Amino acid sequence: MGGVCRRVCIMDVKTVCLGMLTDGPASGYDLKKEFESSFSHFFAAGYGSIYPALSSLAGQGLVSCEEIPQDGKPDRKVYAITEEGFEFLRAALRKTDTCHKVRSEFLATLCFAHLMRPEDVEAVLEHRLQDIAAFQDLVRHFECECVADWHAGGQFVLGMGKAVTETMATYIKENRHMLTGQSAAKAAAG
Amino acid sequence: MGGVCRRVCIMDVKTVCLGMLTDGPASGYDLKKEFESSFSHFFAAGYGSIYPALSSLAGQGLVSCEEIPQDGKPDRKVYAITEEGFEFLRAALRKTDTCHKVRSEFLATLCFAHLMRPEDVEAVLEHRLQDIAAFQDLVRHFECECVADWHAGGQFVLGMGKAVTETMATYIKENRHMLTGQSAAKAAAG
DNA sequence: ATCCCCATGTAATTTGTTACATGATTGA
DNA sequence: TCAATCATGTAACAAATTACATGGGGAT
Repeated sequence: MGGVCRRVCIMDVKTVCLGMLTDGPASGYDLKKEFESSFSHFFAAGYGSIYPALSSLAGQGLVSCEEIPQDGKPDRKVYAITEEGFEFLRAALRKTDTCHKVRSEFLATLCFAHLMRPEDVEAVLEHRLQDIAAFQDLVRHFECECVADWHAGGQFVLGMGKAVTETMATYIKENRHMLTGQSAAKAAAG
Repeated sequence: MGGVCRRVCIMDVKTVCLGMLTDGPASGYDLKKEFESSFSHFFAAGYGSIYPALSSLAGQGLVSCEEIPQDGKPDRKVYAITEEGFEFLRAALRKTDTCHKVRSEFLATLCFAHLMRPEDVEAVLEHRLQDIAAFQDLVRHFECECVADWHAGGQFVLGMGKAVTETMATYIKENRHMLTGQSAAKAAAG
């Protein structure tokens, strides 16, 4: 009623960056590493999203920026969340109808396994198992190093990633025969 | 080597529509229903993507279009895959390094559970459980009605959806205490 | 009366990806 | 010598979402 219309979005790259900064000041480069590690199983973002997001947050006064000169490299810009940033984040976190979207070329491809060459079906399956194994290595690293220091939320989310990927790997191994058995893939051409 | 550079994409809305048409001719409206049912757990597409995709496929000669006049409603356009369309699809299906992306506002939000009001954390969790329950209802419907007629690929993919969502639901129920216990959510404000 | 289903499509907007641009330091 | 890490940012592009535009028929 007279307020700004925020439409949908909310938990976008900007807001996630803001949330990451609640654990302490960081640069865009630092945040990218976080997207590649602890957030990798459910939220992707590249430099092309992160840097504009931080600029925009700074423009809104939700983060402050300290430029640290360096020799040879560009100035390191370290962002810190402000009190207004905290308020904005808490407001975003009040939205409870959150979505959970999957976009899987992997599953979309396998829907048409009967049109594929058997060796390609195998390759698709193997490729996915390797991705899962890579994630599981990452998880083991966290468990040895740092997970004990995380907030409960981070631990819950990582546990979810572990559980889901483990289920996927097991399912693939136990059901691959459905796609690679003799009855499958008759129609595939060269 | 002189061929067209196809870059990344491949298993996009266009190609998935093409794949769906291998089971028989259909309209954009029909395909939308398929995106909302059997594909809903791993690939979303709205009319704004589907209709342009079909137009584009028709322009490339990968599908043919029969316009069926109707009274009151717009002409029903029924698309059918062509031989060139089959070739294109088989080529797309040779790409084995498929991705599987998750974009979860749900998990991104819970990472910051310690900044949320306890009742909002509960609401987020409940909302997700309801979405999962809705999907599981859908699965039961398929299992009673039609899944037996599907190709092995479709059955494999549906089974994966079942397994993953079941794991998520169980994980939430067994670990929600991590987020809602007394030790959690001290810093949350009104 | 009202809502949902049928049925298509365009335009504007949002959002994110990829490629480009630069370049020193460190370890294998 | 080569690759990786550190470090930032813009511009062009691709893709999808949302809102808009239209409207009859059938069920509650």
